[in-house]
Amino acid sequence: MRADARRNRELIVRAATRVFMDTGCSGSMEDIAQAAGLGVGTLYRHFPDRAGLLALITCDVVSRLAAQVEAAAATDLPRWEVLLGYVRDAVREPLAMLKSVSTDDPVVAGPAERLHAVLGRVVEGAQAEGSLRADLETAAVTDLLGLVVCRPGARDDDPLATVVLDGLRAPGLENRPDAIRGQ
Amino acid sequence: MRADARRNRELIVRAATRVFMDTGCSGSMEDIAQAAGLGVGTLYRHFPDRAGLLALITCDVVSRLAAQVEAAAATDLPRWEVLLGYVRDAVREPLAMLKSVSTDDPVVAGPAERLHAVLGRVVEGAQAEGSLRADLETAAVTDLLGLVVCRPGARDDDPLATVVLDGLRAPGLENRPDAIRGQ
Amino acid sequence: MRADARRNRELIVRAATRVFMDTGCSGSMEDIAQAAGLGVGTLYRHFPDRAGLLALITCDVVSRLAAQVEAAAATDLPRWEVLLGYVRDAVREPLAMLKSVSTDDPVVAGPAERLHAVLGRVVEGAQAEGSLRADLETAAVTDLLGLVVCRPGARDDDPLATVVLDGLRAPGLENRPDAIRGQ
Amino acid sequence: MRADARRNRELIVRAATRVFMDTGCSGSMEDIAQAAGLGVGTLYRHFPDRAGLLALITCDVVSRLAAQVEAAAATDLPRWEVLLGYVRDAVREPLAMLKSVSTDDPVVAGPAERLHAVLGRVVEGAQAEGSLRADLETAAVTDLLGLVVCRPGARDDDPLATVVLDGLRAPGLENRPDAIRGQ
DNA sequence: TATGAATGAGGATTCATTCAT
DNA sequence: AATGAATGAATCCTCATTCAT
Repeated sequence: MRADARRNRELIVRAATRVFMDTGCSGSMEDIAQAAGLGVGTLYRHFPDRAGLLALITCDVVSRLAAQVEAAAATDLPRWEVLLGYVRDAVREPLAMLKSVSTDDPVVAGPAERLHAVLGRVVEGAQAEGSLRADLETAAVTDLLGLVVCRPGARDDDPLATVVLDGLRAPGLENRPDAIRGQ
Repeated sequence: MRADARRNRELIVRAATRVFMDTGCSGSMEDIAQAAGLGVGTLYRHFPDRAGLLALITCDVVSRLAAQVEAAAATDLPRWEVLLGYVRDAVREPLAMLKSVSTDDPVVAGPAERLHAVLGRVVEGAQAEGSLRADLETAAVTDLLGLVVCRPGARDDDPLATVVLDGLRAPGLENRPDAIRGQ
Repeated sequence: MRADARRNRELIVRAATRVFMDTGCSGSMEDIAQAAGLGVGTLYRHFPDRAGLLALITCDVVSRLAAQVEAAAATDLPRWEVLLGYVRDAVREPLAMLKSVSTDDPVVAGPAERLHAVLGRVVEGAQAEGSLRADLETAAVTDLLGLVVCRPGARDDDPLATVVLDGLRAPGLENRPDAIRGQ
Repeated sequence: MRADARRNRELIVRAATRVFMDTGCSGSMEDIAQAAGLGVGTLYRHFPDRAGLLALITCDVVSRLAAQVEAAAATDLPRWEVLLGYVRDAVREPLAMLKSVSTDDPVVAGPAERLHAVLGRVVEGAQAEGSLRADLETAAVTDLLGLVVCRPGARDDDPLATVVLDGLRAPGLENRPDAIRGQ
């Protein structure tokens, strides 16, 4: 890929992310092109259609997150810390706008599955180490974290995050983010 | 207002609610008119524009909720019970589709303020009675409940609701929905 | 259907026929709307899409022709005369522009089959009465007439028509359009 | 012109012919470039625009046919045979796709005129030798032959060709492709 | 010179809104 | 007053053509 094409692709992704965030996923292709300082045709050369653009952005974000969680999961940090790290990483990403993207899209399905898999292992590990409530199914916990991080303006220390993370703690560890039961 | 006009207005609101829920707020005016068994012209006689229709539905829902909370707040039930009652009532309403409606609309602002006010009093009462964590601002709690209640498919006993409500409990009362500190 | 709607539909069909004839089937919907003195939206209310419009025009033309041939076939005219009548009728219609319309479209398939059927019977009758060459398959003759009739500017007495009709005559009757063998 | 330039030009013409035949003249420049294994830029270096490319192909085909007819006309074959030879040659060429090219284009006008001229002489010769109907104008006959050879899938022995050639025969020679009146 | 990336006008289609019946 | 036909701006997307690499 030529240097200018790569640069423009990057410009498009950035502009699209910005526009989608501002408009809640309903910005037009013309708007995005303008925000990128390019013509619409260039958009379509890089992304065959609107859905493809959304899918690519989703794929990018989700892949990045999956890689970060995998890296953290490979350390010997407490699993609870790994989960907190995921929330910290995720709230930095433009996830709110991605709720309308279906994970059926093959471009998205792979990374989504990868993230789901590693998160699932971390959740089970956290329940095993006694830092996470044991009375919730794995999928319930990951869905819950999904809701925490997929809000406009989400932060890892905002009220919802604080309360949910507290509510996920194993009994007796509430309000003690760093503690692991028995320690 | 004549009897048939009131009837048509009712038909429209019902149809619009149904259509908006089915399509995630993106149903067309034509769809709504058809669902109501009326012509588009009749729609526009009752509601000046699409935003007005959404605002009206929002107004209806929010007013109903405000009235319910006010009624519950007028009893001597524990304030925590009043909050739980609000969640139970709210998840029955089509709130998920209303996230895109801004509360700036004058039609919505009144009822929204009314709901916010009564919820604020209940939250403070709950903190005073020791059933609700005291380390959160009133607005943080109401925002939090808003998120719990404004999801597609929300229920008052689904994982998010369970965990958030648990996280909102005063320390020592977690996992005990009915208890009030000191009892 | 309301009076003005019927009138507009008629205007659209006329305008579309004219535009398609002028541009060889490549006129835009905007062009057609303008030619009809209407907005594009009105076009789309009457015809769901471009293909639908072409299909409708085809259907109209073909149905009209089928009815004319059926009427002629019901008389006791010589079958050769019925065929000549078909050519006379058909060259008056805007058939040239319809070559790109596939008869797969269900709207077109019915009338096309109807026309094909009645023409087939007339061809066989003509061969039986000895006015039409017997060494050609029915479908070959109808295809041939199709080509005669589906040209821009076709007339029933232009060189191609004259020569082809002459070539279709039974041996011995060439150059005698009115004669039937043995008479 | 350099050797590789000539080679590319040849590649383009071949690819364009193939693509236009496959798509009925509506293939895109990108498609053609791809089929030629070249970039679009190279296409435009050789041909200033789409119409120019079509004109060139037309020019090629028509020139080739003109040369073939001229060669046959230079022999002492019966003129009827020369006409049949033209039909045989022409149906092998991709003429159907060229109907949309106007002969006004200066690139096409020359060869078209050349072909028309030689065909005209052959037609007159055939009428003189008594093998071709004498009651048709020269231009009528050449137009007629044009229609015969400019169809998708035309063959020199398909029903239309058979019937038209038969219809063009002088009276008394019908159904005898090889005969010349008086022989 | 060859390449293919960029451009933007043009075309099909949708839908909120207006207006004639 | 109710209806639904008409309107046209807005949106997605294509493709002939230009231009930077």
